[in-house]
Amino acid sequence: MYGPMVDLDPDKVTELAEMLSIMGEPNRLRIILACLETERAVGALAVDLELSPSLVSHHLRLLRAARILKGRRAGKNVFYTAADDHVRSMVTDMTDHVMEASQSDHA
Amino acid sequence: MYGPMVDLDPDKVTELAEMLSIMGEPNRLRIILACLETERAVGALAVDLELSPSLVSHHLRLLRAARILKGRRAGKNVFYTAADDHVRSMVTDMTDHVMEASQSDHA
DNA sequence: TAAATATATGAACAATTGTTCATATATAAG
DNA sequence: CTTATATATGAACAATTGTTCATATATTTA
Repeated sequence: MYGPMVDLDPDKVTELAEMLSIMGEPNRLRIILACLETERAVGALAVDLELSPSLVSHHLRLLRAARILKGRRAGKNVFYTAADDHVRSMVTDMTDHVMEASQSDHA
Repeated sequence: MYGPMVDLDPDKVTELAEMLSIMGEPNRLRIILACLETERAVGALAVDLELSPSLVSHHLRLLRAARILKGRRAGKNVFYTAADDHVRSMVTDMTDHVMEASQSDHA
């Protein structure tokens, strides 16, 4: 048995939905995972994920706005990483869950 | 410091992205939360969430396909709830995170 | 200052997706 | 068997969203 009931206030539901839908886009999720534990420059992300720098930048703008990632400029580069440890642990929890799920996959 | 690196295999990334984008639609998230801990019939969900039964049913089909919710027919009704405890704990973790986030909101 | 590199932005386009409406199926009751 | 209620489904439409391309801004180096 888990908690007695899930009664999250409407604003929080909206907030969570926004965060999930932003994280739910495959390229964005790959960007998040790529710079979750280490800082990554825009260009490096583009090369590694085989996406155009423009597309990466557009996605990064959303991720920044949602306070999922943060950017730090160093010369001509801007390095991105998780906005805070809270985001890091939330994403880590999710990846843990998908890995667990595949273990006990009785399908 | 969290884990040393996030290197989730591509299939798992796709799987996680799908799950997140399905959960990220506001009405679907409300449906999930409404029947996470307790079974709810389609009609009851429609009334409570102020959505048409048809729309609820369409969303439920996706949630079923993604193995997030499962349905059980009892007479004319079909009762939905979380597909398993794994889903329940994953969603609970997420709601916990948004609640924590608002506490330490230094914005 | 001019050229080169890295990133960001806006508009246009393409693709996906949420919603509605009409209709179909399932179960129960008259 | 017919009617009523609950849920599901398919097609059409509307809205949102991901991507591309051209261009702008920022920073460094010649």
